[in-house]
Amino acid sequence: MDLPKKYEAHQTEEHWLRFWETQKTYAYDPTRGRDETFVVDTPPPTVSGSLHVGHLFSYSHQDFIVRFQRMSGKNIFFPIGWDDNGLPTERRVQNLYGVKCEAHLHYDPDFKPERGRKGDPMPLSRKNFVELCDQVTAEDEAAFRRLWTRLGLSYDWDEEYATINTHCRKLSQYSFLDLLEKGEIFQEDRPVLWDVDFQTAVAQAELVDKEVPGAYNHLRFDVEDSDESLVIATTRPELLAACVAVLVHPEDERYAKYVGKNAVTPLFRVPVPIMTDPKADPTKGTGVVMVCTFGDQTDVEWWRSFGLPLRQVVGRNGCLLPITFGTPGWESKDPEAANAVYAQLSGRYVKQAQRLIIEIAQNTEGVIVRPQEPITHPVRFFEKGDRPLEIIPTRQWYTRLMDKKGALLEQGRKIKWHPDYMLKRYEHWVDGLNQEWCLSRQRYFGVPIPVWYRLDANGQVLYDQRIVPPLEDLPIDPLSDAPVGFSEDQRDQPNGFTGDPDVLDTWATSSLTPQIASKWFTDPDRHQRLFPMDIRPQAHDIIRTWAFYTIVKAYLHEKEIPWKNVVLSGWILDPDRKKMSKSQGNVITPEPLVDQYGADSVRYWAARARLGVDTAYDEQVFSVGKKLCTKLFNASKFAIGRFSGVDAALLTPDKITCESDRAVIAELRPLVERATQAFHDFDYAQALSLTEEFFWSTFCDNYLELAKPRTYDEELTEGRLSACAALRLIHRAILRMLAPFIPYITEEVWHWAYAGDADMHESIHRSPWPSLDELAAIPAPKSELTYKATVAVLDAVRKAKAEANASMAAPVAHVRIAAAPENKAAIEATLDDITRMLRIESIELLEGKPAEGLVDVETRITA
RNA sequence: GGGCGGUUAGCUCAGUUGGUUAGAGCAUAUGCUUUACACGCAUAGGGCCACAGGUUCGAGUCCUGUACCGCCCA
Repeated sequence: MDLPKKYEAHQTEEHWLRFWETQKTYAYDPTRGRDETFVVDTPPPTVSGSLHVGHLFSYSHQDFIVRFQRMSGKNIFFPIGWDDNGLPTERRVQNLYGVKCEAHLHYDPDFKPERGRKGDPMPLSRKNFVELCDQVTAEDEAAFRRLWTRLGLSYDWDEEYATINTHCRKLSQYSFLDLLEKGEIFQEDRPVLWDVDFQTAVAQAELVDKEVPGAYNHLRFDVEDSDESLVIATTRPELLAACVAVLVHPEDERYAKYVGKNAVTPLFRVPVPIMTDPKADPTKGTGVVMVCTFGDQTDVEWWRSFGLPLRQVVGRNGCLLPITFGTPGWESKDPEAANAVYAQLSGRYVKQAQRLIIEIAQNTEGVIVRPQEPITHPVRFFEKGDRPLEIIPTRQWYTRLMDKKGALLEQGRKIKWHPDYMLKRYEHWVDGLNQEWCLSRQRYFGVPIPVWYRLDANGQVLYDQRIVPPLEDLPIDPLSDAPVGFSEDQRDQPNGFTGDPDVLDTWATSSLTPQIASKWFTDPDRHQRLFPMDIRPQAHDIIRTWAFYTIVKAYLHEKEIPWKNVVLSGWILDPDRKKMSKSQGNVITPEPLVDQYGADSVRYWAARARLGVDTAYDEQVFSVGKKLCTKLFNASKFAIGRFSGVDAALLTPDKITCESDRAVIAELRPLVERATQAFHDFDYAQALSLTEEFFWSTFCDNYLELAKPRTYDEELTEGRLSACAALRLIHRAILRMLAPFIPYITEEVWHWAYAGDADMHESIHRSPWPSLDELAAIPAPKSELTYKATVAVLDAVRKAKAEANASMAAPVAHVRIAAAPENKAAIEATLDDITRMLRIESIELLEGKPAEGLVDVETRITA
């Protein structure tokens, strides 16, 4: 056999990658039953997000599990998608081309995008913008596909999808209409968390609290019709014009006498009621709090429970709205003065307005009571936003969640979480839910909300008269399609219709990946066969988003769990144990690593991490992976070379007659059992570690050396035949056990010797996982201790050689072994192999009582 | 403030239901060109298992508390 001199990862990888593609090695077989099918719900990566080694890491983990299941005989359903719609893509497109979407503009068919365009963002129609998004995501998806393929992830590419494609839009809209019909979705005009830069509503799952510097400003509020006053400490003085009430704690004696009277806001001179509420914290600031519409979530609660008026001063773009004091709703005791102050704030950004109003207050007698008190406090941000969220009343769509906490907790407990403590994170999140799921986003690149509304005779929108499309028309775009019974020229006309301008939250679609892959209502039979799915592999940071929303949808639609198991990967942290993020500049890009070390080595690195555990990035591990590949290459070349001269038909289990051969196979049995069990527990790291240890230490360092001399027998002796048969059997098993981790080199080696075996498949990746049955025909060694006792002798003699600075090939004049009777018998049976391997010229085996360990060994190197 | 996880060799990590003298890889040192592999082989040094109590014949492992790190939530 003519084998390559050195392992060339890249050539090998390209070759097998094409082989798997043309052979359809990873294709799902829809004709096989559910019980023999293993179904995986992969969270599609966000293609516009920054790609770093953490992605390679967690997506590799899925593949280890899947490859094991495939070799265990399962029909694998392993689809992959791309999550392309949503803000990250919009933002990427805006930055890449220097554009911004303005919905009122008309489509320009001649628009030519220009990458890296400088200057002010160029306004673009919605359609042009979405086209650009489609184009960019198509490019990004191609890059991801290439990387995922190179990594050897064994997806069935025929099942590929993108969350903005027709199929996904159809399903996402169907989901919306189904829940609308079930009464789980409603529309309401109410205060909502709002990002002023992206100008869209956001949901609870998208919030992050950031500690930011701020300051208490102590403002004097007069008490109406008295000489007295109250002092209020506020971090948001720019909302003073939005003040609608003043609250104190009911048991706060300091302020009891004012309750029921009015306070008068400084500068704007607006009378507001002084009331009590237990939520007013007497220890915070001065114990008097001003209620504004709206400073925070508590303001919303107070506003609602006290039926306070709405005084909205912050606009959707984060600038202060124009307001005239002295008009209804904006009564003031001194409208002229109020308007003079407000004129300076109107149209300013919140932050600017804050600085200005403090300045004005400082220059106005009797407003500021004492100097600013700087503090650090948590402020809510949109996770992708740069400015604090505001609360702004707008009309939005919601999914009802608050009445389902109990049911959602129960669903979570029906799923097995790996590691199991991750369930706590889910439960904690569900416990802490405090808002309904805001579904609508005032954005462009997303799945349109499939609803139109009638207009009245004045062209006003009749929100209670909505029109929904028939299911067979999905997907629709209400901004370009007309509802049944209307024609396009009735759009936005009196007595006509208008389309809902919003798109769905990306999670509304991403939460349907099981249903998207199973083709839910478009192919109910297939859905039945695939849903619920077996596993959902994902990283632990998206438990509260992705896992959560997916569980919500499966419950709302079918009262089901989406998957039986959730398998959580940890994170890759930078070497200082900090989270990798683009803004911190500590992100490591994956492609160069695959170039440098090869896909197998990168996968090896990923496979070393335990489930759910965060790991510091350590590039040395790639080299270790590469060394394993090289070692496997060399050992395989050698082992196969030793037995390939003998007709494979002769190398049957019954030929394995030598004690050393049987002893090593006895070691292989527990390895197979333990590695198999580990894989069933999704503990791929353990499976790898056991297999690697067996391969390197037991197989290469000890067994191969021990059996080697017999393979050089010139005649086809019983010993040589036994060694060859055992080598083939053991090597063929180990190779398969390493295949899930390092699929390229194992496939390469497989084709040197085993691809044609009748009991195997042409591809190692569809060949059966090793089992004890495979080893059943080989009798046990005479003693359970044979292997250990033999190695104890090897170690002792090697140590003696090392201490004598002698080569391992150096002959040994004399070895005298003393061992207890059972060990003596065991060693007796392998003594010939020991003698030949270590080049011992004379050897003595006695019965004795070793001082420690299994044997006493005296070694004399020279005569 | 609450919840979850972590703290084991210089570094990155294993450590099964409590059970001999706590392991691996990398790094370090010494030696070895051995009819697969120097990306190798052999040998060696290196640990108060964060800290303090407790349970037990026996604790890295179980319990309580403390400190520090990380994540999530308020």
